[in-house]
Amino acid sequence: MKLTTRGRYAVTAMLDLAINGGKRPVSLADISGRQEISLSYLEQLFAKLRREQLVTSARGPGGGYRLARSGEEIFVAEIIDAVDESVDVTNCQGKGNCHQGETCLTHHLWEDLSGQIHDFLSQISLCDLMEGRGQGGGHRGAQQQSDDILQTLSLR
Amino acid sequence: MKLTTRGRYAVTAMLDLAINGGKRPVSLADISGRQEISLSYLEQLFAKLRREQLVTSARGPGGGYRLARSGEEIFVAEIIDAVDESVDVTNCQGKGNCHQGETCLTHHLWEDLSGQIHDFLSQISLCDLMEGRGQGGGHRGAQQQSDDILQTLSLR
DNA sequence: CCAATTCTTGACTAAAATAGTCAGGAATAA
DNA sequence: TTATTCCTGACTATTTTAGTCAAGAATTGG
Repeated sequence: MKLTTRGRYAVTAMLDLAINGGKRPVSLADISGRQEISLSYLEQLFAKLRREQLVTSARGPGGGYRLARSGEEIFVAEIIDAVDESVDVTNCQGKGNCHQGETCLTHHLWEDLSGQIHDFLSQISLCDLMEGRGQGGGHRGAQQQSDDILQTLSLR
Repeated sequence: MKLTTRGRYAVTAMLDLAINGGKRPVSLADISGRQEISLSYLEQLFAKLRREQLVTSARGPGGGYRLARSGEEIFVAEIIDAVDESVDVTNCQGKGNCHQGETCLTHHLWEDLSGQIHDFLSQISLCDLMEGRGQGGGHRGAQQQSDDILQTLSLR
């Protein structure tokens, strides 16, 4: 799981689609104007999003893109995975030169952590981002919330 | 919050330090050998880690680096922040051209999400990574755990 | 049918970040 | 006093990111 600007652009564009997409499809030109992302770059991103079946397209005047599913069913992790082809973290794979080394240990630890972030983002949908938050962060502090997360993950 | 290979290298190196650092400091050459990261690249990373007071150094034969605090008190987010100078997400800042635009809305949503990942990583220490996990993931499924996280964050 | 619109594709390029190299110097332990 | 190790800065190669350009296919509205 990487978390780069490219993934951010993709999530931003998909959010724009979720917010502005009603009956009619939304053109990339519109998204480009609103989100200040170059049209051609959006074209590259949406080619991948379409390949992964996160959006559907319609050509011609009045055409554009639609979410392929409802916003509740599209998750942040999917979007990032679609545009960010994942690299393999371990550099010891393939070659058989890593038997119980420290190398594999630390890589494995990182992979675990990375996997947890992925799981986390796999549960947050576009709708969650749009609706699920009372401006200002709700009643409980972030510290308190983080503590709960840790307990849940049985870390610490 | 970015999550790049550079941050991974830094966390990996710090983990190596936590695992292999006892009484004696650990030299970059050792870490380089174990983790297969080039020595010079490690030097760059550790210059930053030292500036942020995450490690202390000792020169001369038998010298090397030590964690500046105990592994319980060093958190993954700190390490990543130290080596990954953060970029600002909003491209509408400075220029006064963003009044209630969709642009700011989606950027703000991404910032929130990014902040939550940061909070999450701010609570995971090096020790947590080393110790806090029964191989195989414990008794409860990842799905169940993720659901709890979401509830905690009051999303969905 | 025609023309404007919009997606679709591929090749190309510029700029930035990543990863690594090299060389010299300072501190220090043995 | 020498080998070791950190420390620093300049430099380079590679990859990724972001953007440009151009041609073409589908489709709607007039």
